[in-house]
Amino acid sequence: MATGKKSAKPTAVKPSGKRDENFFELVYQVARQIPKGRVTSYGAIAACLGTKLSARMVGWAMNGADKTRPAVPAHRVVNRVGLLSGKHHFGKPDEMEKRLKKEGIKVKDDKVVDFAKVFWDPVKELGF
DNA sequence: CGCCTGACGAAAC
DNA sequence: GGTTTCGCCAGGC
Repeated sequence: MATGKKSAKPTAVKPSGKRDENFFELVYQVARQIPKGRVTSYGAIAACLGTKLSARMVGWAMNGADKTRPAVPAHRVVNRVGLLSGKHHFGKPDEMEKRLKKEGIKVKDDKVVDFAKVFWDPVKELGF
């Protein structure tokens, strides 16, 4: 690392700017731990990061989730009621539901069926 | 530099 | 019991 340059810039919300995305990275990392067929909530991730006071930022971090490599399964992240709040941000709302169904998660009326059953708590699973 | 917005959450009304 | 508002934090304009 002579130059020590980190070109890891998803250019999500910042096309041109230096952003460590420290907060965002944490969100991505936790979100990547979500096993297939499982879902979690923004607040759960936020609580895991310690930013439970601002679950909003978690969702925001997802803004560059699909731009992050490896891509973060943002489709497995829903709001606290199991509603596919971020489906409108996938470019196509059908994609999120389709993916969840494909992974074995039943989605009805834009919300996860048996959300409590497929709910994956990062704080609990990761032992936070 | 200040105001607004934003993929949440929980409480207040 | 549904709707509205505040709170939180950070970034965009």
